[in-house]
Amino acid sequence: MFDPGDDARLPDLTDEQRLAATHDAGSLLIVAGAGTGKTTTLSARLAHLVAHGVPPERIMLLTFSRRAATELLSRAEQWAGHDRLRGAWGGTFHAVSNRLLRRYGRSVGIDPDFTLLDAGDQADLLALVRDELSCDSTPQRRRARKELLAGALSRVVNTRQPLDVVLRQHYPWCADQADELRATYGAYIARKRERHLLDYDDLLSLWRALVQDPEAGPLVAGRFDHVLVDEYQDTNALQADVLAAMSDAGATITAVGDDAQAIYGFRGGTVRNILDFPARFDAEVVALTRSHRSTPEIVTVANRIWAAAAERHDKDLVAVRAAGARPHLVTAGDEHLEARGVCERLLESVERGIPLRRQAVLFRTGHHADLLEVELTVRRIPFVKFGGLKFLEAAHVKDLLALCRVAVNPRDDLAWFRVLQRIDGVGPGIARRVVSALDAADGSLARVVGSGVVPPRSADEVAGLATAVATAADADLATGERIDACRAWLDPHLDRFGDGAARRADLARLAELASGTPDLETFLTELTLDPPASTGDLAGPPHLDDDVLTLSTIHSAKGGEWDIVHLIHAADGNLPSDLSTGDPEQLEEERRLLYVAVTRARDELHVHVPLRFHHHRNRLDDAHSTGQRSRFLTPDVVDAMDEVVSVRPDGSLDDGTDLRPGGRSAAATADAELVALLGR
DNA sequence: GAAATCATACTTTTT
DNA sequence: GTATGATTTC
Repeated sequence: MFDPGDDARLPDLTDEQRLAATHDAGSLLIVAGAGTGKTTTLSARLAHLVAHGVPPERIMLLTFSRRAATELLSRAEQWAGHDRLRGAWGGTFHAVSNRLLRRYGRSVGIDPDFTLLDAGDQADLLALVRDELSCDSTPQRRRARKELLAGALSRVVNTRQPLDVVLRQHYPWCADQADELRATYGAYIARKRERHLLDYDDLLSLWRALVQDPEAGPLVAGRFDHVLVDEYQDTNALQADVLAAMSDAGATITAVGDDAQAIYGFRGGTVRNILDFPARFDAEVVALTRSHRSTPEIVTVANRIWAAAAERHDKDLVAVRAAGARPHLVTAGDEHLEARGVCERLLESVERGIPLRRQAVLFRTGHHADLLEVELTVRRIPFVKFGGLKFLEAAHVKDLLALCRVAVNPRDDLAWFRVLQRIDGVGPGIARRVVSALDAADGSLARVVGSGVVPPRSADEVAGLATAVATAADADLATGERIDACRAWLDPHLDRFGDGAARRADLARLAELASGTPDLETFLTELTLDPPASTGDLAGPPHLDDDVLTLSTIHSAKGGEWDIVHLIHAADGNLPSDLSTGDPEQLEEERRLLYVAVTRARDELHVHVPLRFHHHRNRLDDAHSTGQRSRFLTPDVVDAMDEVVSVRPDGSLDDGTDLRPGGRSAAATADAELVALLGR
């Protein structure tokens, strides 16, 4: 147990960490470089606070993912004592806002029974209201796609920049459509309010409205003595405003971040927040610069990558560990050879006694790992993949969720609109009319069937839908039974695009997830706020003794660390992504991505560069093109690494050391092609 | 008004 | 390599 006043028992803290953990004089900014013990310090601070009498329910911990919040709180409990953190508010900005708005939303005009829209729903609703607006005027010109509508609006909300500026900077090809966009956004906003729908951005802007409200604000914000924010460099203008309002109401703010690791600019995140924090919150600054994670050799590579940044406010990382191996820069002929090279090195490390779970392969985008996944499967190397998941975007998954939403909230016309179109003979036109008839019929589909809106040949199926929805709407049934009613109705529609078996398996897994939740309403909200982050989340209960490799996008690897890290596809065009090379600010973010990737490694770092890789940009290009290593791997960075040319572009071996004899590779490639054909 | 066909703008990272 | 929307056909 942790005695009040006995901070000496905070274990293993360095002086600088202890200073940050025990700071008691107002708001605090902890500038924590990669591997400097940020998690340790933050959880020690949590333990320190409760040990000094702050009631846990008056502490709010804001992190970037649910995983991070859970880990921080459980580590704090190890020191503070079992259950001493129970009652603390922990989670993402969005999840915490959801909780606050369900409780206090009425005071800012929000019905607490709102339905959450995910990114796909938001785009669908925007497309829907745009169609309604322009149904008489025939647009000759091609209009912006719906994801673009959503992206631009989201950027406006999160960065507080005017639409014209956002369009000019990020979507120049549709700057001339600004007026149409504005009209669409107006209708979208009105529709959201009318139907009690909230999107991700609403969670932030309504939280801000709530705490800035002269009456409700002090009451809500006054519930908290301490707000601790992790990954502050990735917060946006709106989130900083929320914290400022919380601070005005008397909360002490502790922010932790590192401007070298800001990688969420695409979501409106801005390093201005961390730079402005000391002045805005009248805060002291403690810097953690001693890297306890990585060997000096890895720290040197990281420092040299960061040294070339256009804007840098950090001191270099100082390595405190003993010397280790120099990082490797592995050049492979092409993607196949890169994948093989990674596998060979993984297995070789396992033979040296480093289990797979202490190794990771990182990449810029999800599909960069496609080939490697095939190669790993062929070689029976188990892995989980984080990030880049499209599970919730698959049509059949969205259909099932829409069906659930209709059951939960019969006034969710967006979901109705989607579900109805699964029915043979029902397209956008009929669906729209049924939806408006539903409005008049108080949400009862059964009554609409008899009203003549539904064409005769579809009447039976619509009636079946009405029955299924009625069953799923029965709150007395278990969540599993309710979702099964939806699944049963959807089942005949799963073969329309082939591969029905895989789709059924997906839906079964979803039902399994749902049955662990007390009610369907909660399940839908949780799924939106905390979507499955890894293939492991979808694979059923994990086997604890399994030794499994981690594959991850760099974004999802934030906060993680492994003994051995392989970074693949470190070629120009992949990292930096050639979608980001046009704008200097985006390019700088790509540099920070590389920095984040290399600083995940404790002992060994292998950076892989395929010289030839697929270009997905246009089909006139040769299917492959010859690439170059990432422009961020400048000569001084490479000087700090050992260059290994494992295979020449023509596939011949450079020497005998990197590929073992045995001739497995050609067979593996053939197998891999077959596996790809079969589908995983 | 729904299904089928065609053309072309866009392709990432996540709550 | 794809998916959306515009266009044509039924």
